[in-house]
Amino acid sequence: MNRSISEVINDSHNSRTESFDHQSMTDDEHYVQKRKSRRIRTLIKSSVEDIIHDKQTEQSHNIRNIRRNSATSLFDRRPFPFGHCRVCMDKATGAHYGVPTCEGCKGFFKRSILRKEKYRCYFGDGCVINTDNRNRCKSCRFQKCLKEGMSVEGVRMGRIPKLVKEKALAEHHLSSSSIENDDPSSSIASTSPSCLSSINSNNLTSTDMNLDLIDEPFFLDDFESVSIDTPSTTSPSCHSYVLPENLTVDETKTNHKENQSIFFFT
Amino acid sequence: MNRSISEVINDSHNSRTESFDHQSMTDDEHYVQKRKSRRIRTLIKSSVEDIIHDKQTEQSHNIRNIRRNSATSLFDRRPFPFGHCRVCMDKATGAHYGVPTCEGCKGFFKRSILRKEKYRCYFGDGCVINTDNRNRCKSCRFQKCLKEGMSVEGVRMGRIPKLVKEKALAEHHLSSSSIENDDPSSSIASTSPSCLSSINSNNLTSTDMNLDLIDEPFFLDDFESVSIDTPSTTSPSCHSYVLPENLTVDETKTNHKENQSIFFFT
DNA sequence: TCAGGTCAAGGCTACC
DNA sequence: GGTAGCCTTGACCTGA
Ligand SMILES: [Zn+2]
Ligand SMILES: [Zn+2]
Ligand SMILES: [Zn+2]
Ligand SMILES: [Zn+2]
Repeated sequence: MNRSISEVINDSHNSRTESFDHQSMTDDEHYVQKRKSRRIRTLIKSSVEDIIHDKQTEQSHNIRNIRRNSATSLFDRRPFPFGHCRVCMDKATGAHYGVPTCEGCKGFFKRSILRKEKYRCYFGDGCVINTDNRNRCKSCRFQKCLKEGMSVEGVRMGRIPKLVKEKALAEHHLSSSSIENDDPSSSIASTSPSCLSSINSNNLTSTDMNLDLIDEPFFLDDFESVSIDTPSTTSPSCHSYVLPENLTVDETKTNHKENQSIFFFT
Repeated sequence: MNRSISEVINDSHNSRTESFDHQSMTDDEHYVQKRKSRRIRTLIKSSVEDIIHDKQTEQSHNIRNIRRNSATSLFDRRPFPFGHCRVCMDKATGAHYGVPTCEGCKGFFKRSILRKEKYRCYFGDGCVINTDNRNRCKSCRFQKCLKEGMSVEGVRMGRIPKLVKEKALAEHHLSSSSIENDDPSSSIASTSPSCLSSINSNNLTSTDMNLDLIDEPFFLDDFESVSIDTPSTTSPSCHSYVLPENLTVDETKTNHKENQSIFFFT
């Protein structure tokens, strides 16, 4: 009983570790493997990293397909159909603050907003942001975030109902069937200039469509096609936000939720 | 509640009942464990601070809750049909797993069951769960869920659980018996989802329930007792109470939820 | 109406 | 202290 405090605490087990005692070995191995590969990713750069990651993604995808009907694992995640980060061209993990971005740009934008950071570019405000140099100039990275339409007000206005989404998708395919989505080789300027308010009021997230249908990256560049097609367009407060008078740091989440409620007014 | 840190640590030491094998622990497992242990340390530290803070602001919380009820009655004619969440006193959105709960507790219970999580309280199993601190101690939150009667086997309408759930339940019965054999000091086992089977011995999972046989909700009386008990608050106009800064967010959040409920039920 | 699924926000924490 | 990957949470959606 002469153990130090740190020893005692280290001996105590967390819930996650305990839960693995009762899970299958495949899950455990999968978890360990993910941990391992994360460390590898930290050490090794560029192409090797991509190869490992792709293999892993493919593997988890296969596993998910195998036991889609039997064991629903919350850890198995299919690759996100969001293409590349609009800011740094890294792999996008979802629509964060209204824009498909990677985890890094998501966190960077969040930190910048919460702390109201004022950055300054030391290279003439013309830095081109990519995955490797995105941490070199915070000012230009944040500017890129804003330019791409990231906004705390554009957060998750609610998912598009299925009917609306299908309609929008149909229109999307009709109007612009030849749009190349998320081509990394395409220049930044080729991205359609996105109206901030339009994005905000018509945030479209990729809900779970039929898994078999998701083969291609799906993200609508033109949100306008989805925009006002909501069946109950008569309600006046549906399309206008109530912007907060004082956007303080602590009220960010609250403001977002208020906006969210507006969208669901039907 | 007001226990010293040393007491907490002693508890975590004495109640150690995990079957985790330290001898055969690989490097990766040790890595995972160490990582989580540090997280627990942070959790304990922050939680102790928060508990102290909660004590100081308990009165303000009460005032806030009272005002919430009165404001609800102002905006919404009908009282919310489900009252408050039996677990965390948040707004209940329906009868989930047999008990009127909020969306958060519903999801938490679902995840706990599906993933067979085993939680542990680091504060002596006496945490009082409310809306603000419900994420602080998963063990006590899950205990509260069980105590209030949440059960996958007591689902209303006798909805047939999927193959996954049946399998999970079957494994549960097996694992629970084996756990009791392995480790008699089962303070953790009492927290585990396996004690679901002890709550409701009527196993409905393996048989197809005829929907026509279950016409009346068996918990309707409880709902009404909860929904109507909105206290006749004396002061509907108590806008001038002093709250800490961080509680301003909650107050706004509350108002938002009231508005949302209007949309929900109109 | 409710169980189950979805997924962005935020939390946590390693790595630097 | 910043970055970013992983995980949990809970508001929301959908089918039954
Ligand atoms: Zn990025
Ligand atoms: Zn720059
Ligand atoms: Zn609750
Ligand atoms: Zn507790």
